[in-house]
Amino acid sequence: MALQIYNTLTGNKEEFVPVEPGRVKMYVCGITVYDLCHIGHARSAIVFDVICRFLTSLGYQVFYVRNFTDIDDKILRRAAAEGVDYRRVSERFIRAFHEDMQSLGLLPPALEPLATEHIPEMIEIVRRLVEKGVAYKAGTDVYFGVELFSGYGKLSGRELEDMVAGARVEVDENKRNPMDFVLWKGSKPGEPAWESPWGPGRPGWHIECSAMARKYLGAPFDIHGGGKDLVFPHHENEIAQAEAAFDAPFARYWVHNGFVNIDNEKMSKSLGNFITIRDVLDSVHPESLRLFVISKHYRSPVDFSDETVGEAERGLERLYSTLEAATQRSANGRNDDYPDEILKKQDVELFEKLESLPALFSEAMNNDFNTAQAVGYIFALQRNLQRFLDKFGRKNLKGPCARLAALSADCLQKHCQVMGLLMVDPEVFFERQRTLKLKTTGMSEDEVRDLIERRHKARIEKDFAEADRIRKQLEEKRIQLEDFPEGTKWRVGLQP
RNA sequence: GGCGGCAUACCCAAGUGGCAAGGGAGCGGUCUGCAAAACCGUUAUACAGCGGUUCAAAUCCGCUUGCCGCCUCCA
Repeated sequence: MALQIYNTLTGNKEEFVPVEPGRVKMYVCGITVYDLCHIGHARSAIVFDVICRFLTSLGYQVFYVRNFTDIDDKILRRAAAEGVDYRRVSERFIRAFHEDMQSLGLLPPALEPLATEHIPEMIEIVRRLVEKGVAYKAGTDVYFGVELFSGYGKLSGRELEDMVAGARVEVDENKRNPMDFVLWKGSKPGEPAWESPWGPGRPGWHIECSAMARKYLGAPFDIHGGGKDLVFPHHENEIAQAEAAFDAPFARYWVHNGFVNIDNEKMSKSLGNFITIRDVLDSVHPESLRLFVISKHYRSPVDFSDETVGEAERGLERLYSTLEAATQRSANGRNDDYPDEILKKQDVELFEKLESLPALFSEAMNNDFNTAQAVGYIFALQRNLQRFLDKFGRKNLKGPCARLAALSADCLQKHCQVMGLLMVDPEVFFERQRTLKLKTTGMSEDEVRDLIERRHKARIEKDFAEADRIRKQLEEKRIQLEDFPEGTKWRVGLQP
């Protein structure tokens, strides 16, 4: 089955056909840089990261652009509050954003253009709109006349009359229609300003995306993405500006991700119930957060809590644990070659899961990026692989068994990596996991090691009462010991 | 007031006409000095309620109830 994408513009899943064969041009609305990012931003970034990785895995060359809106009222307000130039604010949060995205393990876009570096392009669009009579100057501002663009409302699926009837529109005497929106804002004294045919000012909110998307991706380009809340007015207005200015379709597939909720309520800066990315990553591995996000379909809302993220974390540990065991124990013979019939004989069910995963995975992902279903198939392979390993106790595998386990582990990892999971060596993962979790227990690694050593001595002396006392002492700090022939490992359990 | 979405086991969650994926948690067992992890078994005659279409519906249609989002800055 070919890739189907749900298109907000039509309200249907549609077969994806790129404008240019073999290439995908994708524009995702980035952030307005006036504060730290929260996990809603993380979800959006992860969703489009997975889309980008999957498209790449299909063989497309993906040209991914994600902008920064670095001039806006909120930035100016914050700069004023701090008594600094607005650029100090935007630069600081761009840096923070990059740190967050890197922590999340996201592929960097090909381009990250800044609004303030594209003022001439924006002025050009406004100029065209004014020339065509679709925009008008009122006072020191220039507005887009929504009634003058026949397609207005096609993305969000609403009629102008209905929106006006909603009555929650700001009163502005300059506007001819209450739904008209500003393209160019005359600057007030002390505000940053650029010269324009309408006097000194700065661009309105939506225009930068129309300008930058067109400049770097042409028209129409393939995928335009962002959070659901951008459908209206941001994306609706982008379409209106771009299509009215150039008389050409703007973007083909509009992809919008659902929100992150806290206690079943939308998380947002305005509600003040938001959790920043760095707060979460302080105690949660980025891949745990990623698995949490992709365990649900991207268009549905998702409820964030320590519990739901904890579940994802347990699942991820399982994946890594199986990967580690399979890799280590199949080292002898992983490169030997055997005919399929021989491999199949070692474990029919595992062999069949291994054989079928690629097709099932593609089918799920081709169906509007159904990562939740894809994850389900991956766990099915994981379970069969772990079961197969367990059949041999703790022994290393040899011959066709080793080969089958190695192929399964590779398959597992390969498909996970399309979604940005299992990106590091299991040992590195577990080490990081311990460090992250240990912080929440108030114990140091040396203390833990010391106690383990003392317990080890007690066990040699068959002083099991003392050994169990130490185990219990550690368990009270949520540190769980696991005895292996080669030594004792430990892990930190979830917070209650 | 307008527009849209959602309702699947204890929790999370996939499933758009043909025997209800997957994860977490629980319970019983195997393993273990004791554990943990892992594995095995087990947990929805049933998909908010009612009615309809169909040989066949969680899936399509209608109504009802409940929750959420957008219409204002927001990923």
